[in-house]
Amino acid sequence: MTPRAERLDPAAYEVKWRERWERDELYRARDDVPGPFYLLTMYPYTSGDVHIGHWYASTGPDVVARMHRMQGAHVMMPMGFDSFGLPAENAAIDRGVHPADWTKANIDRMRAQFQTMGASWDWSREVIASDPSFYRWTQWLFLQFYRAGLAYKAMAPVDWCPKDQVVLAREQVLGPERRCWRCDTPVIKRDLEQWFFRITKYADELLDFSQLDWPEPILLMQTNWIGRSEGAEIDFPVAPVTAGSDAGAVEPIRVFTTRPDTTFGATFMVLAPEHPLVARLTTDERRAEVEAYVAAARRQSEIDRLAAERERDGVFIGSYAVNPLTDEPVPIWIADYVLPGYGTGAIMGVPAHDARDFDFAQRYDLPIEVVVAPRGAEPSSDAAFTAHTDDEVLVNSGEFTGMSASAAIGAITAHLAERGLGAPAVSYKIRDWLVSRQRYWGAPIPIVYCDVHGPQPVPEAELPVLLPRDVDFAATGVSPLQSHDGFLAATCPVDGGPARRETDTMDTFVDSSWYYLRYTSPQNEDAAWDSEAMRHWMPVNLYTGGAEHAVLHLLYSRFFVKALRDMGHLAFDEPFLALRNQGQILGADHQRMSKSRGNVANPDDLVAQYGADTVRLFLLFIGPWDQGGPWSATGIEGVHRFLTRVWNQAQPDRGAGERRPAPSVPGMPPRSLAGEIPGSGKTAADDLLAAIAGGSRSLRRITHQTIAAVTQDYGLLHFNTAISKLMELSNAIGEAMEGNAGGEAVDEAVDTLILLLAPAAPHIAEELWERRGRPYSIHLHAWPVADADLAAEDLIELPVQVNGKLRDRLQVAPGTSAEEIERLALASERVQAYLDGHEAVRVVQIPGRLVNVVTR
RNA sequence: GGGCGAGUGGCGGAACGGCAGACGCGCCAGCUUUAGGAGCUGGUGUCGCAAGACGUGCGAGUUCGAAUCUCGCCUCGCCCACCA
Repeated sequence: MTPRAERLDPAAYEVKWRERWERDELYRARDDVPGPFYLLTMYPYTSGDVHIGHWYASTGPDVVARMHRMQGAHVMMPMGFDSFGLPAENAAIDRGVHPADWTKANIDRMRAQFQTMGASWDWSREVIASDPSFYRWTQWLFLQFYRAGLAYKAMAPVDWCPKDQVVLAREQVLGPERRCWRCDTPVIKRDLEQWFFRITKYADELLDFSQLDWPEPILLMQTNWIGRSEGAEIDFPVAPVTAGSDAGAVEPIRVFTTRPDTTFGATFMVLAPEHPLVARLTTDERRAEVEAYVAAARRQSEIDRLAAERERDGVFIGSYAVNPLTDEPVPIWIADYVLPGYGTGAIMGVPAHDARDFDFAQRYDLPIEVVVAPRGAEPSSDAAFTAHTDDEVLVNSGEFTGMSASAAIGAITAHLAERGLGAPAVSYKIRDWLVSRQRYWGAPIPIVYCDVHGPQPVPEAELPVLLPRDVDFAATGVSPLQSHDGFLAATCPVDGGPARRETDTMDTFVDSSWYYLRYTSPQNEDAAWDSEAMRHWMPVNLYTGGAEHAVLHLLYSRFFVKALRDMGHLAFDEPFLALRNQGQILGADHQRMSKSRGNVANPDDLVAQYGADTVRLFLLFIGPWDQGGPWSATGIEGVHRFLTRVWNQAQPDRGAGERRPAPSVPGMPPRSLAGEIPGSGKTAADDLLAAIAGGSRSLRRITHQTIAAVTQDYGLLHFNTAISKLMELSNAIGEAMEGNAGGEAVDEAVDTLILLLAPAAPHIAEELWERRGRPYSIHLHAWPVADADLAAEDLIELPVQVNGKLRDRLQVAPGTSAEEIERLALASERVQAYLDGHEAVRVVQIPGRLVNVVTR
């Protein structure tokens, strides 16, 4: 028996290599090396445990980073922790652990777990959001925004989670039932003074994606989120006839509409219940009912205002306005389907051409006036009719009758503008970003309140405003900062007198809006970043993460960069040039992985059993990386077998010629080759001889085809197909070795296989590279380049179809003429049999791909 | 309700106008092993002894040719959800 090769034992080398790489600073990104490539993965929240989803999200980008590095780029792949936020505080309340301690323990555990992946992170650039060395600069950024007029304080009705006792951002309230994004509790409304960032100022520029290579769905979501609508604002004068109200003294009511062409059809108006004019326009006899409705709307908004499918209801307030085009009086209603925060908080009701207005008019018997109709058709008021293309024309619209609806939009707006009753207007769904949180575990907002001078920014030299450590957490969740005398006591920067410190902290999305900037110079103590390093690395070349951040983190980060650019702090427009989303790994139950569901898959056991490389490779192999799917370790044996096979094939004594033992007794064909392969008419020995004869050439061809395919697949993040091609190369190597053929070609193939495998399975590649006597480190070795001549096939197999069905195959040399191929195809016995006497009327040829003989 | 995406063997998936099911899991048979495991070889869409026929959610269409393009329907997933 030949001595068995040393068994694959990842435990024997994985840790060794990771320590060596770390010691040699192999992945350290330097600011002075040309060819920078900034590859960023969304920094993880400090939940406490690294689960399989973290591995999935990290392994793919690491493959790309490693390939780029071998291709000559100087790659920076930094890592850090999103460590502020609610769970740390909840842990403090529930278990009496200080958030800082909880967070630090989690980071230490997670960092150690992350390091078992063997990913090429530059840990020397680690950024931790809750570390004063970081949040000092978060506070500094707040002050820049404040000075630029982009941070302001305003009274606002805010969404309040009664369970977590926190104000929620608009995008943290989910679904029609308006539930808290963290705890699923229905939220209520409360009026509070809040800090905002003026993201709306950048609404238009944020709609410009021209510099971005991002997934289309993400761009669509951001576009919808910003929600730009073009239309007009139109003033409806309040009718003086209105009795019992002080309507005579009231300014016109301004509405926003995207359909100014339908103004002739406005037969009523609706104000949001919160509209400031409601109280003044309500007549005495309607007052009781109106006030009841307003109160109900307010109360309902405190319960589940939008929970169920609701009838669209409202109340007439007694006053009338005047349609500026028809001069007809129109009744003014209030209804909660009109939102106070969008447009002007008031609409003109055009029931013939808006489904909501139609419902409302039906319910309250309001007149329905059709003013747009398909060209040549009878006007109909059966249902709301809402199109406005060139095919619709205005009817019953005075001088505009007969004009196309699309043209009338501009014409009517202009007509109203001339008379001072309207103007073109743009409206957006996006609201300013509410950044203040009434919580402890966040970056304190660096503002103090002086009785004499009002709110004042903390001088930059006094940053950071540190979170006090000695705090008591109440189960109610009220921020302990509000009762901490030492924290509250401050000095007015203007007169040096006593002041009270702001107790709100910042939304953690503020941290994540700039952490990637800090990675460029994370240890800088004099500034948020070094401008040289910033110029060198930014913008990020490739950003990867989950699609769930489509409109939160990604939009805020873009806003930050544009705002800081306009302040002169940055010299580029976009933070992330290319974005790719990995799919989500779900629990085995097809649900999102969460501790409470108990379906979190822990990779540590798999790593202990198979080694990190196998786990990495398996995650890359299970399917398209952008797709994700439910977790199952079924099949991990397959990639482990593959690595075992590579391990055995790559042992130095398995190489060329005499260095490897013959498969059996020398001079004798192996016994098992003597028999005939059933049904083939050939013996196994025939196949073997053929393999030996053509073996080295075809193995070289496969090797170079694999280089080309894997390079392309890695670049496209198609890791699953890349791995399958590596498996095919290994299978081909196995056959060549079985045939004892072509030592040099085998050596080339094995070296190539290891090089191509290195990004995906870095430890085993390094180990085998060393065992084969190649110089350390494989991860600094040049990436193989495919030789197109060697990769080219010298015989092409052409499928031959008859009427689209496969009937035969031709073997032809490249360059065989179409005439010759047609002759060969028609001469085929099988083709003739299927022609069945019919004549071939046509022969379709796709060069190099296929021949189709058509008989009808 | 609106938008986006996806439906392919027992399973994960490949092919994305041109040989459907690459690669792997699982399963079956054989070899090897004291045994277990591992390893190796072959097979494995469905029906059929075979020749062959049929097969990519359902139904139409375009095309010499459709898993792929178009239209309608069904199912699932994600996002948005009274935004005038």
